[in-house]
Amino acid sequence: MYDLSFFRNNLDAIAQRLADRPFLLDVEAFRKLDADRRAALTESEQLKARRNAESQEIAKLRKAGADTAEKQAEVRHIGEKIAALDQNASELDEAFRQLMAGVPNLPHESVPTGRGPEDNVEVRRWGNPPPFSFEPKAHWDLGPALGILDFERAAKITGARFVVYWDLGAKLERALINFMLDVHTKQHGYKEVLPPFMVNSASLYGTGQLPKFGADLFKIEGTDYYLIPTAEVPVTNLYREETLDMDALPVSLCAYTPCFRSEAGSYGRDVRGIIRQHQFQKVELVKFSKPESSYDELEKLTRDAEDILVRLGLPYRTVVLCTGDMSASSAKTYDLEVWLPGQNAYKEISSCSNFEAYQARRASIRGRSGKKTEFVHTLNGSGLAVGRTWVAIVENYQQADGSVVVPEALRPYLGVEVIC
RNA sequence: GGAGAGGUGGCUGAGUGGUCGAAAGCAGCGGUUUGCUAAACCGUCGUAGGGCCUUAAAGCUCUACCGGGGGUUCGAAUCCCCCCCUCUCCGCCA
Repeated sequence: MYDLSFFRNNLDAIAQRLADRPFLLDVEAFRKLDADRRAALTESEQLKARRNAESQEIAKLRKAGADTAEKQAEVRHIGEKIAALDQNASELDEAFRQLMAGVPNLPHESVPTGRGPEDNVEVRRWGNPPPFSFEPKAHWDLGPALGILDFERAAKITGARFVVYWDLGAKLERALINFMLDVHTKQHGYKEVLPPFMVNSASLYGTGQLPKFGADLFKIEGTDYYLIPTAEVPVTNLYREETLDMDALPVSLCAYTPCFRSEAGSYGRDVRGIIRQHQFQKVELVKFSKPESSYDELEKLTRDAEDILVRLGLPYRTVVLCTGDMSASSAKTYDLEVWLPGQNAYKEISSCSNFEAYQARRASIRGRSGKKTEFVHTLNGSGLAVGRTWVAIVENYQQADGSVVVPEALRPYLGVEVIC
């Protein structure tokens, strides 16, 4: 969502940059709808002004004891006209609102122009893929063999794209959650929150999942509640319709939640293993920042997420997403990709974004500094996706005999040195 | 889930269907006084969207908003209906 006057005044430049996403902004349609809407509003408002004046006139006449029946009939007639005009105006306004809500964010000037993943730019790389004296296996072979991952029973009790963790597999997931939360709260200065795992539609609108991406969500039948697709939604919306103290920013929060995604339209991608599930666990980082320092905060937040991978000794690379690969709400996004020997590839494990004021404007999250009030900038990033971290550990630390060595940093949490 | 009470500006809190965008107090902001602080006094102080005027800001003006949505009326914070939320009591429950 944009500032309207900014949008109007820079329409052509905005349309040109949005074309890089690619998003086709119909400039003429916008101009026409905007003009029609304003004309309808003006007409209706002028009539309302007249009605208000006449009504007060009636009040005066009545006080003076005059008969106002005729005037009342006249004003009633005005009211009927207003109703018709308002209907038209609200239809135009709704169409305009929908048009605006569907326009993606403007990519930051530092974002490379490109069409898809192949145009993303690697900015750094850490660690080396571990050398194996044997053919490394994928986690969907290692997990079931170790008795810590169970796809069959998950399919029985729920369905496809769900999994059951057993024994040390379950404990590894829990250890990772605690480890990540501890590092972020104790080392990186985040405050922990535990939000509801369901949110209402207003929250989803605030962070941009609605109205366009409802198909990716699980909705609770007969309610306005949805299972959260990421902690970003409840945590960013904590301050929806609130005004924060600008001088107290940034506010840095971290939250563990499960995430639920219907993954509609993703059939055929990552069908094996637990890379893409309907439910997965995640530790999320969220920041509310002053506008002028939000890009510094994005760098810090990205480093905070990377630090988890470093401490776990997992090789990764950081890429900046090109215009064509970014989510609609984001102005700039870094993806962290962890090395997975089982797939012989780097795979996304975290996505760190600066939304600038795009979400804040939709969700009405302001900051006040002295007399001035303006929208804050919101950021978030996975710190990290727990399930994919689980996969990375199992695949990178696998031994020839099928056992998995536990990374040093995790041993206090897991209580064992080897999963076998 | 049942019964009752309530939801008004940053906060507290008034508000007989007509001059109420809304009293008053607090907080905030500007100023006067004061050696400084405090106090006192004066002024100012909501948000959004139109229109006029501007390069722009400012300014002037209109409309809407008193939890949300409908309705009654010439006119609704005030009356009616539905929904949401909070509090108290009861029931159920991890």
